Amino acid sequence: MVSLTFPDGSVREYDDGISGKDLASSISKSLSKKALAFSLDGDLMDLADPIPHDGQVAIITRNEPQALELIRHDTAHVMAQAVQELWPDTQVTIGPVIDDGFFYDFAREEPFSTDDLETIEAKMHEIIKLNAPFTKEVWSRDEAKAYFTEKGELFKVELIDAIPDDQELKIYKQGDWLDLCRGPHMVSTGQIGTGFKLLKVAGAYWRGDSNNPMLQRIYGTAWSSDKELKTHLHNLEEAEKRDHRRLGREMDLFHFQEEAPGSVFWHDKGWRLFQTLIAYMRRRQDENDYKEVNSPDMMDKGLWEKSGHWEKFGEHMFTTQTPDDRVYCCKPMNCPGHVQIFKNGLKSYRELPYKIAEFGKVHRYEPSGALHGMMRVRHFTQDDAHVFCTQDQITKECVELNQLILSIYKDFGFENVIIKYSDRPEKRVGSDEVWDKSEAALKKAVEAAGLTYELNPGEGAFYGPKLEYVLRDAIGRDWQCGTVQVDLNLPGRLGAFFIAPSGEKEHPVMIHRAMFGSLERFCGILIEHYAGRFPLWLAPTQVAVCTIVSEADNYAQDVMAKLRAAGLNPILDIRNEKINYKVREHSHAKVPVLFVLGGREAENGSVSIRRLGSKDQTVMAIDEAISALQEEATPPDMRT
RNA sequence: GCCGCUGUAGCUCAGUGGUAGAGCGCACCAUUGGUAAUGGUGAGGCCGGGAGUUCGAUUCUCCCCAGCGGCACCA
Repeated sequence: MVSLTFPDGSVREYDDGISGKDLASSISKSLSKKALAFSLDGDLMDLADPIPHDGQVAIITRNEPQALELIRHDTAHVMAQAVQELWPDTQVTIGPVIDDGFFYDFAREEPFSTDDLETIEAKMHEIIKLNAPFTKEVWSRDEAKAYFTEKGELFKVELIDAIPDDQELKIYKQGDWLDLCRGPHMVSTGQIGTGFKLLKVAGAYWRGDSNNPMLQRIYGTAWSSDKELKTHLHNLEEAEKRDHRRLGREMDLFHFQEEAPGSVFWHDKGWRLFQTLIAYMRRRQDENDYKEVNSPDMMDKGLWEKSGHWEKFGEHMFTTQTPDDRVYCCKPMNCPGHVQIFKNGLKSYRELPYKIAEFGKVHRYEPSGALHGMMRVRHFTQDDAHVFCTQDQITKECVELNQLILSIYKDFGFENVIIKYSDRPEKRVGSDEVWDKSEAALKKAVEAAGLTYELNPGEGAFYGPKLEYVLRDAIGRDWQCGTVQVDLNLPGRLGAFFIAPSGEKEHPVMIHRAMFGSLERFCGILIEHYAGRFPLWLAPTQVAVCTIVSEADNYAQDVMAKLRAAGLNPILDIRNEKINYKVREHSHAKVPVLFVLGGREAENGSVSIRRLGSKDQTVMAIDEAISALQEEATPPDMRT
């Protein structure tokens, strides 16, 4: 007998060997019709599978969240079948479920075109209509290998070889087509429905390794209903509207051009936002005892060889040869420069922790295919800092840093922050003893701060383990921004030391940290997070002063002067245009506040205020309006 | 870097083997209008760069550059 606990908490006994299907039928006929699969202790299983042991059981219908996983997986299989029916010479490889959908990688001489997607979709609808049942078989290794070898499915053969010996080889059939698959699947292809769409074709390396051949990947999205599909496609369109590259152009913040791939041309408005961020960060750093410094943009290659950067990243550095035949490297990081500043003048243990910060512009020759708007550029500004301290101080410093970082993110409306801990990578400098020490110290700091974190094995920097701070934005996308890295290697390599209480020389520990990460990227993230509608303190243009009639022009000039005197950034619009036109234009430009001035306002010293995104108008005395805005435009860290 | 797609006016996009068009924007003129487009006139282009095929290329072919979507990479 098996004892099964249902979602409502009830417990019932069943005969051994009862399948999910039998279970569903025993509950109700309609449930058994709607059932796609079942779950045991949270794990999905084929409806036809016998229930192997006691546990929490649930019948999965298409209304359960878990159904999406099944629908997407099955859609991927049907897509693979469709592709092979259309182009029999195509090899199938893998086709997993991903966020919002699935993909399947194919090996084929000729790549798919976007037109092919429609053809494939049509074929998929045919296959789904046939409503062939998914059936599972367990094959022997030899049988499977012989079958796929004979079919010319060499990638599948490679997959079979990679499956551990103690694991069963499962084959799922749908009609005449079959695939090696770990399952589970729904009952039949008809259960997929019509809520899917193929989205794009792309290249992808076999097994994610750039040494391997490139396969053709087709991405699709799948949902349990047409309505959900429609909503998803609509969300994609909305996300496109917040794209920082688009908004950057529309709002006249910055541009890119061919002559400087991966480099930002900042326009005045964008630069104002950038400077607002720096001013904010400078205040936060000042109050946390950082000293701001500035190190050279170019330094002799020899220094980069000593630091280890040349060996690890030389191919990704910009270099320049001068007439005197010296080779200089544009700095890809600020740390070696900061070490020189630390080294200049003998340091005592009494000076530690020695905290220096720089808004340094770094240069990295990123691979062309990696460039992406401001999110991945070749020249960017880091809010970089280095804390030189003793090993005993690591924990305290990391705990403080953590508090600072989280409080900064909060000021930008990011409450949802994930922390990842990355330990030693394969390519690294320093002995294992040093790594043991620095990993233990950083881990202790996270634990002391009471943080929950995810483990990211092997993803640390080449000189030390790191914490990464990942923000979740307004539409649920994750962005890795801040980082804290404990480094027991570089100070030694670059000959930095301090005089310990004993009078002996000791190498300090270096904590590398960035909070925004890249200022350029952070601007891009903010643009997308706020969809261009910045809070007043960040908005490059805060108020547009618009006149209705030219009689109000002089008054508008007075209003402008008052706004400027209050530290706000207004623009004046006294053009010979109708007020409708001006409102429309400034709304498109996402100016947060409009002051509309006509004869009435000029006469009694008031302004008619319209906020971005609202049709309401509020009439207020000018001084009252300005002091309210002044209050609102105060950066969050300066509010009382 | 790899696979695929794209590149025409400031922006969004039509178009053709015989050196180009729309809307918006811009300039000028008229209009002084109360909260998301007032009307008229006009200027604006080496059709991403280079080579080839051709009597002739923005259009066809090849190479390069850049952008876009992925993959790989990300100190």
